[in-house]
Amino acid sequence: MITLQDIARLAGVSHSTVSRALAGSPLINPDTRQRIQLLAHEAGYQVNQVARNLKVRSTCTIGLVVPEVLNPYYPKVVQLVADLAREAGYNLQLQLSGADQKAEATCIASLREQRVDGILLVTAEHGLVARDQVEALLASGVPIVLMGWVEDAEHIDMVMGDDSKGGSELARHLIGIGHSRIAILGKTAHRGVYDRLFGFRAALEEAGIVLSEDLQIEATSDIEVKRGVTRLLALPAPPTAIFAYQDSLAALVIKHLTDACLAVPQEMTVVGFDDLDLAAYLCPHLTTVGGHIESHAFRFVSLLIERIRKASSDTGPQHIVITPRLVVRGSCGPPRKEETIGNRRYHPNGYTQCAPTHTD
Amino acid sequence: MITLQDIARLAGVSHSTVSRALAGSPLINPDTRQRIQLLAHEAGYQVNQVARNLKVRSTCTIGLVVPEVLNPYYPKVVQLVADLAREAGYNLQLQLSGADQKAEATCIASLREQRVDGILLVTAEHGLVARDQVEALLASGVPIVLMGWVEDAEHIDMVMGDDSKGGSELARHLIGIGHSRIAILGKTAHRGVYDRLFGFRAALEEAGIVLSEDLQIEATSDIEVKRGVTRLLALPAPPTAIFAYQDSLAALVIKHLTDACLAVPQEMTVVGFDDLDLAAYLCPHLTTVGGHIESHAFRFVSLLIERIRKASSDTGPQHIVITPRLVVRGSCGPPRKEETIGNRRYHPNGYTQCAPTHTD
DNA sequence: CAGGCTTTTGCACACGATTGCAAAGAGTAT
DNA sequence: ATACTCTTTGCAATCGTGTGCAAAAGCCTG
Repeated sequence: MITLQDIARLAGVSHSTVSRALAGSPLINPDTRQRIQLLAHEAGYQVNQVARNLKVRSTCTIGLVVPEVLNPYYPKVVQLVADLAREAGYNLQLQLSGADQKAEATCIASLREQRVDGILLVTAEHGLVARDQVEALLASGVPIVLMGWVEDAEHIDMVMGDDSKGGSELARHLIGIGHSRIAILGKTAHRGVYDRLFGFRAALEEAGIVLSEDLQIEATSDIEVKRGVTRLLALPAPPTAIFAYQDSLAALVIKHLTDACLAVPQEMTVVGFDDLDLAAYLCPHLTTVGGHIESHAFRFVSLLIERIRKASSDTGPQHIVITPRLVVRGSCGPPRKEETIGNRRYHPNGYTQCAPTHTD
Repeated sequence: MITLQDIARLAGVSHSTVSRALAGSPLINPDTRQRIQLLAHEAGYQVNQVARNLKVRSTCTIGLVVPEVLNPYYPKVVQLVADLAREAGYNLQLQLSGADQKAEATCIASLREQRVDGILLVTAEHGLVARDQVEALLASGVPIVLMGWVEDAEHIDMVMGDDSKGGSELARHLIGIGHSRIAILGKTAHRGVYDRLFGFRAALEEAGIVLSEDLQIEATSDIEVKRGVTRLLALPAPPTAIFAYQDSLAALVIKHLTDACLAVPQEMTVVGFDDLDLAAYLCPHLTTVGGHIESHAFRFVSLLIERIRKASSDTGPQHIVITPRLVVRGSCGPPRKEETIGNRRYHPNGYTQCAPTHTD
């Protein structure tokens, strides 16, 4: 690799002169500056950012920690963050925490070792675990912004959705069209009063609807969702609506319902949460709550960059709350007549009466 | 930020001793080593990788360039690569080239400046444009591996699918169940003899089927797909099958067909390419060609790491070809009776007879 | 106790860039 | 010719680590 020294020798000047010339410093004679720039270009010189970063004590890199990238919610965030970061002149170091508590800590530690200028942390479903790491980060003055609610983190910058509100809107919509036996399905999360489940449950209670244990399914993988759906359908009194509290799970729910020959929404209403692009691909199109991912990402990045730029700014921690909106599409309708399920079409012991459409 | 020096002062030794102690060097007295390690841990010391990288002339980072991350094909690659890289002890620097020729060059240049140990480049649809950058990279000895076929790049390491074979299998399947008026839809690509389109077309020709201009639609965005589908349906002799040569596009095709009240596969067969998870969510489940993304990613990363480890290995450039397989699911069936479209149900002037299922 | 060997530590330089400061060179007024 | 200013360049220190080599310290043997 070719260095400043090499160019200096080529040009017959000192390396400091080359450095200044390439940086466009006005201290250098315009003629020599041009000559050096040309020379460097011809020689294919590329600055060694590692050395530069060491000297200037900044890497122009932000670290992005995301649980995974298969759930289509996260790629959307990654794409937006990447675009915004690039626009602002920052590189992106991506870390996938795998929703694992231990791994999250490792990710943050690694980013810290790399001396990234700031960290964007998208919290996994279960909330932030790597608290020690985050505190250490704050103590050493590295800006960090969280996306998603985390308990007991009032002193940390945060961008979150008022999912509670979205959840209750969704519930009220379902109640409004006549549902009262509603199941919920997803991975349990404890994100306090800002959680989508919190709002959903609250709205149900408000309407005097009790949510029995039977109707609460924990599931994250394809197979778990399948089991969950099967269990729901096998109940003496199956639900008339299912709230899968992530669009990606709702997609799976619809898939398994269809495989079981239940018509959505005629025989079962399904709603999701997030308003991914996916929601519009689905058949039927999914009723969901839009999280305004774009605004989330925008505030997320701008807040961090603002913190990086003037690290001394002692405006207290910011908590930015973004209100989502209900998006009503075709996947929900009035509850079916009581006898439809179980007697006429559904066979809990196997999908035999009406073969599923896939063959693999 | 706390440095080796600081720890050295704390421990009353020189910074070299601390460096060695933390690295677990056998040169250091076990007692002092432990004492120093404890001290460093307590003080919250974290090595400055920037300085370390400069000294050891390696960053333990690989750069991953991907066009975007919204098309669900790429996140899958990103996830796999990230996991494999982490396992091998490498960090990941993600760059989104945006399928833009200029941007791709910038990405590579940036990665080079950062002195990543190697680069994984997933070529955009149109093939590699930043040839200069890649050549420069090779010249300076930085390993690079391409994913996806690129013309005139025989001297570069490459992992690709034998998409041609997959394409022809797909075509033969369609022909086998009776289709002869088949449309193709996607973004034009010129990836030579390894392209899925190449194989598809070849198989058609072999069967004596001509692919008229009308039946070739160029489309990448939702709206373009919609227009394309509309145009196909409005033809005097509409196709009986559509080959959307990316699953993500096939998803859109199905969506717009459904909105237009055409039943898949009864009235229109749709097939895709890639076998994304998405393909199984769709209704009906999508017949497609599986690209074995996992094996792609695995070979992709291992080849690069192998190159990094023994940079001197002068085994010539490797071209790894992975054969995809046909995955038959519910989205294809025999061609419909001729009069079905246009007369009975389809209304090219608006989706009025049968309202689409979404309301936004 | 001298001399040799082994273990343990420190000195000093290198990695490749940035930058304050001094110095050299050029031009000008006194 | 001197002194002074202004422009242009080079010297040298610095960022935080890693590491070859020398030196110190400890141990053993004769």
